[in-house]
Amino acid sequence: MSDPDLLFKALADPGRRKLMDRLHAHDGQTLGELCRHLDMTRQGVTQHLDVLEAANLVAVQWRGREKLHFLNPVPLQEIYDRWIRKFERPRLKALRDLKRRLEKD
Amino acid sequence: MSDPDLLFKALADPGRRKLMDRLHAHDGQTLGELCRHLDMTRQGVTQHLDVLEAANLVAVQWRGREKLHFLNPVPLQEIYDRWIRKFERPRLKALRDLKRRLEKD
DNA sequence: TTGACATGCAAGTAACTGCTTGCATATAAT
DNA sequence: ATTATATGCAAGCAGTTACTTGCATGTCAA
Repeated sequence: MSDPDLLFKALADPGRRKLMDRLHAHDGQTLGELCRHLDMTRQGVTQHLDVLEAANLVAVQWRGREKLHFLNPVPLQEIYDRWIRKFERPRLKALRDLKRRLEKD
Repeated sequence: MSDPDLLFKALADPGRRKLMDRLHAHDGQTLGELCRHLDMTRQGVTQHLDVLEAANLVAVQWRGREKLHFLNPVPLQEIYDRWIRKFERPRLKALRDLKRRLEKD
């Protein structure tokens, strides 16, 4: 199971989300390929990719001198299952709580 | 539509996520109630709640001198719909991409 | 009206983040 | 072998963040 803090932190940056979008559009790109389309230094991209990798959102595979990057969607699913979904259902309960609260007046 | 950056940034902090958990357990708590169970200064909690409110994850209602806090699960659903779900499906496509890439050798 | 209570506002600080620059290493191509 | 390419590593720096402390404001209750 991935560390939820690493995960949320990784998703918190728009540059990293864009990076994931580009990998989603075309998985398995090298660092250079990814840099070519982003308005950022290579080192900047590297650092973002490191964060994504630490969060287990991106997996890496070396081919010669090239580093291929692959998306791993599993942690996103985990976020949904363990975090987002539970905030979906209780709308009815929330309304009950609200009603109870307001009736205190 | 909520600003996705505010949203992800708001979720990036474990203290804020805990705060949302407590509101999920019991919606409509006052600032004081929330502070009582968190290991943080009142001002710290206030600032976190401000971030959550800016992200539209928490709504506020005043009752006299008390400030009631209510969870708004809608932005979470938006994150799922617009961001997480699209990374679910393409596992097959990702595998095809991977296969194609590796066959370059 | 006075005192207690719930919260707001503002400034200061330490840690973290994102980004850049410069140099180093390893693989491929000629 | 030499040169070009793909990437790594490390230090520095500005902006942001989370947190604290001190004081101010507004509401309720006796």
